[in-house]
Amino acid sequence: MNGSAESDARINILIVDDHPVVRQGLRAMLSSEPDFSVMGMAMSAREAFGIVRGQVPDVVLMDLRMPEMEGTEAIAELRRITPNIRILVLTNYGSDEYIVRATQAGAMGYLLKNTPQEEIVKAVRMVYRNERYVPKDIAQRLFEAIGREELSPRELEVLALVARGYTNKDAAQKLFISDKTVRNHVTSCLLKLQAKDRTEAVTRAIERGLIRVQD
Amino acid sequence: MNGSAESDARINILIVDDHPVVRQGLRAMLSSEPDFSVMGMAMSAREAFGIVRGQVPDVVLMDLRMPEMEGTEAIAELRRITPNIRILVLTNYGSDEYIVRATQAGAMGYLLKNTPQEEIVKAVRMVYRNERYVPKDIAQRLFEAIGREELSPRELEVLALVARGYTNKDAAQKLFISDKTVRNHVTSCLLKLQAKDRTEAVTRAIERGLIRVQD
DNA sequence: TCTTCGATAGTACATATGTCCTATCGGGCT
DNA sequence: AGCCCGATAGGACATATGTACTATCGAAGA
Repeated sequence: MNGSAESDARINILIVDDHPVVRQGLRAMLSSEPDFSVMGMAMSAREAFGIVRGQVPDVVLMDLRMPEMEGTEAIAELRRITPNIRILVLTNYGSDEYIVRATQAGAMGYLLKNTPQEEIVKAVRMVYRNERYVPKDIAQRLFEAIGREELSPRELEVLALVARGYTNKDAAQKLFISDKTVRNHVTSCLLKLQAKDRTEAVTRAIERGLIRVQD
Repeated sequence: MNGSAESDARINILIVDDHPVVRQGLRAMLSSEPDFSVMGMAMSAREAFGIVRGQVPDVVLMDLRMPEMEGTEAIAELRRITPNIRILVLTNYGSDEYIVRATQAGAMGYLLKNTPQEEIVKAVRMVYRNERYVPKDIAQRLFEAIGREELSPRELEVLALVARGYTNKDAAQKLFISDKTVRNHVTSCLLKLQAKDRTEAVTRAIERGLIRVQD
């Protein structure tokens, strides 16, 4: 399985994704490149840490949305373990906030799951050379996300209740604060999300991935 | 590429998915079974129709959410072309309504994209034998969906506007009807979605996949 | 033909919502 | 020490929302 370990010219890749189909697909795509070597596959961040502690991959291709651990935490942790590891994020739908956070956590590039094989291969090579790979549409979203105010923890908490049909009064009771305060929070949500009312605020929050809607 | 065409014992499979990664992953998984033959891959419903007109597969493994055409339409169309074709739906997140509609359109089974290889293989064999394959969690959702009232087209239209921050009056103007009528529609949305207010109604509609939130 | 149902429209009323202010408190940063 | 900011709280007021009714019309189905 391995003959020479360190100094061959191949790019060692670790795939981290909880979907078996995606893992197999990526392996199939990447294995067809002679200078690529898929040195491992993990279905969770925890599993990935174990593998990385054994042998350090050059490039990690990982999904942002996984059970157990937020993808962004996983990125930060991987880079704590091995600071110069290159992480390429595989993101399904472009939930803006996650992409921003992944960047801050140290991701070197992004791939949408509908990316064709050649692009994926190209992206791996680029991040291996320590270049960033960011598709135009994601770059666009990143750009839009800049200068966008983000909701405070409390505001998010309030908005999550509002999304579930809580009135200001109900939310106030739940949070042990005055309904006037809840109003203030809702109002600043409206401002920050550029929404006309609480309902639109919830829609925007969901589409930005600020609020979880089931799984 | 082909030696015998018709009368070998292999199960001919067509994969339809717009994600290259998923197509490759499924092919890799299914090709490892000696009695399976992936006879084609399509990235759109239209492409799938063309393939099917050339050679009829035993089992079609297709994604519900694809550009161009609704997956459920595609299912109906495929079964119009070749009535006894077996269709196995690959569904990413379990958006209830789609699953119900896919069933009505003639799908024989469902697979979540996080399904392990053995399950996928098993599912293909089952639908090939004209048995249904429905994972427990999806069966659960189907069960819950039964007896659940669905929104009328007009109600959906209204709710979509409400989700975007339209007041009743604004929506009324947009739809050239009275705001009283809009109220009536909103009220029946609340009833049917079991929501306390318009905001919760929107949340529920989004989580059921009744309202599109971007892509 | 009779019935059901979706879409339409209306009235009346209680309550919720959103806006515009002011104001206090505590933590963090310069 | 001075400042900013998030979280807190409040008053006042115009509007929107939700509820509970009634009622008409036309299409689809029994």
